[in-house]
Amino acid sequence: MPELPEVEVVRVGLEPAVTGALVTSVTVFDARSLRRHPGPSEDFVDRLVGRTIAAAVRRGKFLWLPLALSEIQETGDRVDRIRGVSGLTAAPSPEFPKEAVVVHLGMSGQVLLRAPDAPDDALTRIRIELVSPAHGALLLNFADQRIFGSMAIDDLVPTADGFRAGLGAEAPHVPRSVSHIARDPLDPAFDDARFLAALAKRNTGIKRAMLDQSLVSGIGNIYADEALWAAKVHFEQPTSSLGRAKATLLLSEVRQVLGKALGEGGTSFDAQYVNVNGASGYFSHSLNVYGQQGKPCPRCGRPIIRESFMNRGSHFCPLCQRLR
DNA sequence: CGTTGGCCCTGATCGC
DNA sequence: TGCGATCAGGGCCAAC
Repeated sequence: MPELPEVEVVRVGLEPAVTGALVTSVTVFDARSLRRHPGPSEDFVDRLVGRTIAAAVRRGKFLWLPLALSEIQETGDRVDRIRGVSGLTAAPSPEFPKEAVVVHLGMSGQVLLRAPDAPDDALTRIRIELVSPAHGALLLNFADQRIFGSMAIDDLVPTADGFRAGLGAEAPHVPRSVSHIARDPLDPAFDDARFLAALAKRNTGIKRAMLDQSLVSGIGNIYADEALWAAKVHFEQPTSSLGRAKATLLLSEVRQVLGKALGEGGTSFDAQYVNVNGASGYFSHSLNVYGQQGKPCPRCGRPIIRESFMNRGSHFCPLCQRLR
């Protein structure tokens, strides 16, 4: 269940390897992972092979790889580009990229960088072969058990606020399919006052609001439960009755838990491969309530309760987190 | 338009 | 040993 910290670990791992890298080959093993791509597998492959990746950008749980503009689009000659190395040293285009590969990990997606001769990772749905300026030939394997994740090529459109699109972005351009996603709390352009005002206007439970990616992005079930526990708020507390002070505290705790998880999950690029996934040491050591049902609350000792909510589990302390 | 419930999807695990 | 039941939940969308 990758959330903001896990996706950011992936982005940080990808960035040095894919920036400036040329896509030499794409293999689609399971077209269901292209569910969000507006076209058949062949279209995805054709539009990607021969292109150069300009960056690795993240907003909330969405990751995207802007595709550099190149003379290929003008000449239509991709084969020469693939054969030569001129593409790796070509002067960058003064214009911003117009499209990107959008990646969402869903519930179980992983992006793995491997040596060219490495065996396929289990459950690899899409394999992208790259030649990276920094690391030479590489495989980028997209593996996904439950196929809630996806890859797609999408147009880049201007951001609503005119600021750069997310972490790792130079351009104020976001994929069309991500444009309705709010900024995340670790984004410097996240507007606290605007978020608090929007939250107060909502007429729903606080956890549902926290999980609504069009209000605030990057928070999933795990970190929602952890932040609510830290702020001593019941997950069904109506947003309208939360109060400005509690809402401010909650936002602060969200940042705290996301930042701590990110710090514990940081994995950097290795010469041969980068192996990043959601199961960092954080999960087994730092969780206070998620998956801790029956165990004592670290704050008061009362057993943690798990309740079903929105087809998910909600974990909380019945004493520390009471409805007000 | 805001809110809500339900659905998608499959490998790992468990009980019998 | 086999097999069916259960479980995990992010994002989307129809329905209210």
